[in-house]
Amino acid sequence: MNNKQELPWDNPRFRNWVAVARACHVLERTLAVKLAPLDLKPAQLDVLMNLYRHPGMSQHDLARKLLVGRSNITMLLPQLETRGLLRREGDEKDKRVLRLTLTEAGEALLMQALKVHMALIEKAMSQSTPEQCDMIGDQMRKIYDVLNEA
Amino acid sequence: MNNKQELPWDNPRFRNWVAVARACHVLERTLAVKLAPLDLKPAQLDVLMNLYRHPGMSQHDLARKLLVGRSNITMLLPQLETRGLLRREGDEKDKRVLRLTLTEAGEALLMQALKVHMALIEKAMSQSTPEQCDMIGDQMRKIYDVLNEA
DNA sequence: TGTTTATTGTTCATCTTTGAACTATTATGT
DNA sequence: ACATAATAGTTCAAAGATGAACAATAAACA
Repeated sequence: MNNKQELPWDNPRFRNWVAVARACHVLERTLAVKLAPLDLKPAQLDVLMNLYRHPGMSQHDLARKLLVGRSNITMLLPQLETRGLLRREGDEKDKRVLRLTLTEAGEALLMQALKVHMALIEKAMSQSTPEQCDMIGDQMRKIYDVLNEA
Repeated sequence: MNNKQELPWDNPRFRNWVAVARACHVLERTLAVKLAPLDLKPAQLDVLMNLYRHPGMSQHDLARKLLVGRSNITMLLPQLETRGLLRREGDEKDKRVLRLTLTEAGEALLMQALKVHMALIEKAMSQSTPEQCDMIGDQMRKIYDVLNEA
């Protein structure tokens, strides 16, 4: 009388989402290995990527983009700043915020890392047709939106 | 002359995979919040789920299933064992391995947690048609296989 | 059999991540 | 203007994850 509820594993949505999570996990781990020669970790690559696309963003905005706490950013940035990969400059109008930008070296390392990342993703997604690939992206963006507003 | 390489963000595969990773991340974070009332974390839920489906599995096998190191399992299990959610019993034939099984309490808590997990996944995947959902699952399983053998 | 190699699980040091408390600065409301 | 709220970033302690080194046991093979 207890678990005559439908077991999740019989539910396609459940089984398929588990597959998504597992694929994500293994790709992340693989990326970490492939980035090791550049002395870069996935989390650090995420920082560089976001700063490249949004130069001058604040630490707060970066934390939101990366879905992590602000303190995480505080702990993460000094490593990269010391290596000369990015700059932190105080905003003039609002003395609380620090504006982040990549240096030349930061961009250069990012480009190298992106080759690695790109190659890995190509390998992973090469089995999907462009239509399938786009559909997956669309669904995932919907999921992100649904979970973020609620 | 430097980054006239195609930028990853122009590549559909890259953009779409980023969406997958973000969706995974936000769902994991949301799950953590929703599981908090049960005093359970996603990693612990993963353990319970695997033991339910594969009773008597070893720590080594569990680690492989979860894509983590063996030491991680060693650190994870005592919390659950102390709470009476699972049992660790030495294998008779091979004195190295410990066989893991859920207790009644473990199964009961798992069922509660699965309701939470299931509801979250339903919410996330409800925007996909069954065909889309299955296609996503198929592609993700392929990705897992490709990355795990290479 | 006896020796070498593999495997299971643990320990430990290290690194990451997290959230709460704190400081400094800006916004809001009266 | 002034008191109160909110916000950006930091600090710190606690929890989690990781990999290398280790002990006990089993397998392989000479």
